[in-house]
Amino acid sequence: MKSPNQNVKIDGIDKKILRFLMEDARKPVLEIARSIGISGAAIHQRLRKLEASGLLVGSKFVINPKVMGYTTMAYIGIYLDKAMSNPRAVKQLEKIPEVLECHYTTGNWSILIKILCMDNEHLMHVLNKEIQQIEGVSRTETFISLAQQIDRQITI
Amino acid sequence: MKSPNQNVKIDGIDKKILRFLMEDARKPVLEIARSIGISGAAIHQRLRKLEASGLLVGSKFVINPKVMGYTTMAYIGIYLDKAMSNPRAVKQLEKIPEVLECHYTTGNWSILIKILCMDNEHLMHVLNKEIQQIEGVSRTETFISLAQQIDRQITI
DNA sequence: GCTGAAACCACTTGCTC
DNA sequence: GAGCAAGTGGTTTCAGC
Repeated sequence: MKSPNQNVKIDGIDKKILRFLMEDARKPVLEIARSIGISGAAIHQRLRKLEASGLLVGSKFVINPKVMGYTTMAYIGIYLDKAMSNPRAVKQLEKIPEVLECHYTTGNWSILIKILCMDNEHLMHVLNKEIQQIEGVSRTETFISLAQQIDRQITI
Repeated sequence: MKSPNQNVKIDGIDKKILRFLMEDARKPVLEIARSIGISGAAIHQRLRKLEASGLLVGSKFVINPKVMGYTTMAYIGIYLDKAMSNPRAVKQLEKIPEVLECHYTTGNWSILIKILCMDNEHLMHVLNKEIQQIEGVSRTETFISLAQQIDRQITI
């Protein structure tokens, strides 16, 4: 893998391969090969090229957190003191495993995070005992996600 | 895959397997087998059980949207008219491919979405010509993500 | 719940066009 | 530059314990 290239050329075959594998990373390459009409080796060659271009970043197993008891998802907008730099706050947020995403945003807040907790009590604990304790965090606004109704990657 | 079970028992071996595969879904099962000290067939058996329990939902190839020119990510809070039901709005949002996530949230908005666009012009177009045109959408608030600094799944 | 063998598949290499 | 065929080693199934 090199540094990402902003000028990657993707043809229709690449798109078909990626569409299959974005749905199921362990789908047999030979199945894809048969459905497209080229050899498995050719698919491999293309995948290596896509990885080298930086388009293909990797693959992940997806687990359902509800089955492990994580049923409370929330977004939290964080206000930082002027003196607190964003990277220092992010470093602290990284240490909290319940924090799944962290964005440096325009608008009201300095930071918008997504967190996943077991229940409301757990959420309250993370909020009061972890996030609010970070130096420079002045105020937070919490939005609980009652249901996640869409979750996908971009369409290629 | 059956209906998700809230009482799944996961032992240390399952956790090790999942931790490997959540990082790289195509990691050779035999490598994992050797590092844990059981046979590849045993790993496979455990994976099938984890899938049947609903914990393991699937696997995905991860692509880097920046390489395809998608550089502008934003969160949008959407206010719905009282008369507009959430499911009907979600149905419309599903048709907009730039919408990657959609949450039914407590707090100010009815809906919070994450969208990914090529640039600010593209974002403006999706906002004005797609989202604002949905029946029942009264007002929106946009927060552009200048940088996504954390992106991960829950730790098991 | 695990193992080992057999069948199938992934991935590499060397070649052809 | 892109494809194929064959070879090595990994994946997956299944009988057996």
